[in-house]
Amino acid sequence: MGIQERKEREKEQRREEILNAAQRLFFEKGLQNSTMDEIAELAELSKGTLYLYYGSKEDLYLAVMLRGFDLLHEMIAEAEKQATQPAEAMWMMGKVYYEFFEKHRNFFRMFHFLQYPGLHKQVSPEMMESCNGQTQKTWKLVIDVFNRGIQEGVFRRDVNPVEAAVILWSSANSILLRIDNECDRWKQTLNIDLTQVYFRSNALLLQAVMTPEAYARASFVSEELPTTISQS
Amino acid sequence: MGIQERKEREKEQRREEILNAAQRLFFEKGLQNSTMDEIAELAELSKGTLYLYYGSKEDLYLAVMLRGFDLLHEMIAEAEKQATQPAEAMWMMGKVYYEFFEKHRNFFRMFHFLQYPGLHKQVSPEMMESCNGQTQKTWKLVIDVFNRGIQEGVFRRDVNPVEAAVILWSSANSILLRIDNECDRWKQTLNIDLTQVYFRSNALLLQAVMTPEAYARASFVSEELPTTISQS
DNA sequence: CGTAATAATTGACTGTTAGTCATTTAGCAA
DNA sequence: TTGCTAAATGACTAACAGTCAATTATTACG
Repeated sequence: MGIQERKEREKEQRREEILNAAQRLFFEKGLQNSTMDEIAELAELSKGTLYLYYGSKEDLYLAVMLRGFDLLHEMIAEAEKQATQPAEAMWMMGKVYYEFFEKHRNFFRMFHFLQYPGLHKQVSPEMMESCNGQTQKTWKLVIDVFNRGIQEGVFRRDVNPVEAAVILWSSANSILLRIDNECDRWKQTLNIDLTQVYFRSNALLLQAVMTPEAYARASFVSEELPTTISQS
Repeated sequence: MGIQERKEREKEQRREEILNAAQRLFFEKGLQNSTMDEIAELAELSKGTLYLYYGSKEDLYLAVMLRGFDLLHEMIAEAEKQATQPAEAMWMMGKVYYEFFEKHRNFFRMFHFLQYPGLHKQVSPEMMESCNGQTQKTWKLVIDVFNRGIQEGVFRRDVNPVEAAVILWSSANSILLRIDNECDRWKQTLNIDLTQVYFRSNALLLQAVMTPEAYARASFVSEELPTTISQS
């Protein structure tokens, strides 16, 4: 009796349709300015139905965000595979994060909602759990690269891989955020190209955690950056 | 005729009283969960009066935030005065930001609202202007220290002071944010002390922008950190 | 004083919207 | 055809930011 299964499939499909509608609206107007009524209308469903599939507007928002997070995870995993060496992998990951930021800025912006629990009014514990699971998956990827790098003598032995991952990721993240919000202001008032700052910051930190020998051999960074931080 | 002036003073005082009430509530419940009715009641005024002094709830929130920002600015300026040398000044500023974070976490949390324009629904251009003015003041302080450091040969000549300031500040900020939200999780799942990560990240970046000679002479960092990033 | 003019304050009201739930509709089995 | 279950509906409620006509307090002036 495949009826049960067909029903499951149909339900899953409906979940996706709702998500599609929500994504379109959240991208266009953000969390605050999108209403559940609008999303329902776009999904050609009634508002009540949305609540059969998602516990709250915030859960729905995070469900869309998770799509973006999956995408980023895929891109980072891909970059890691392409690289021939752990330090290069880290550098590529930084590049790929920038690429993600450029191409999928709407997703990038959604990440912050997860990061500020002060904004959560109706996030369900289950959704929170899902989000934590996803983030841990990506952290693991980065930390593993560091561990391999240490074993291969590319990263300093006295570097704690988890700490290094936190430092590199956090700083990348916060500079991207600044690019998103203040890029023009910095360009105009101080003639600073924040995108350059992003890559230089990554290069600087990468150098700091690499062994001097490995850094001397690594050409991938300097090929793309004339000097680590230059008086442009 | 001092009546005009007395009225001015009274008005200013009322502005402060409203701000006090708002601060108490925002600290306790955050932006979203505090209502203008509650703030009005606490200030022993009617809701309509609040709108005579502040254009919107968000403006009021940012006005409270600016108090915190002033406080941070004072603390940073003080740290800078205490230091005998630009690199030490930078290190002290990092320490002082942590101190601020510990003692005035409610203010720290408020800063993020300014940083995410996606959250702004009713922020007035005037308030935005005030906030930008304040932040620029603090940026100038940090950048000046860098400039002095370069002149004194403490920081690398090929370092753009503005870029260095952005990198150091951004990374500090985003690690503090992580401490605020995820400190326990990192401790429990990976046995990582994010506070250590904060100071090590600062030390790492500071070293990266210092001249080797100046770093060799600088004892203030290593005195407080056995190793920059250690396998604890 | 008393009164008119002005300024400050009020709180009832409006519009919006997240979330609910009794009712209806659709799909399936017997 | 009938009864049963699951899915979907949309009118309704509660909460709340922001408004504004009416009220009260303050000052200026004859």
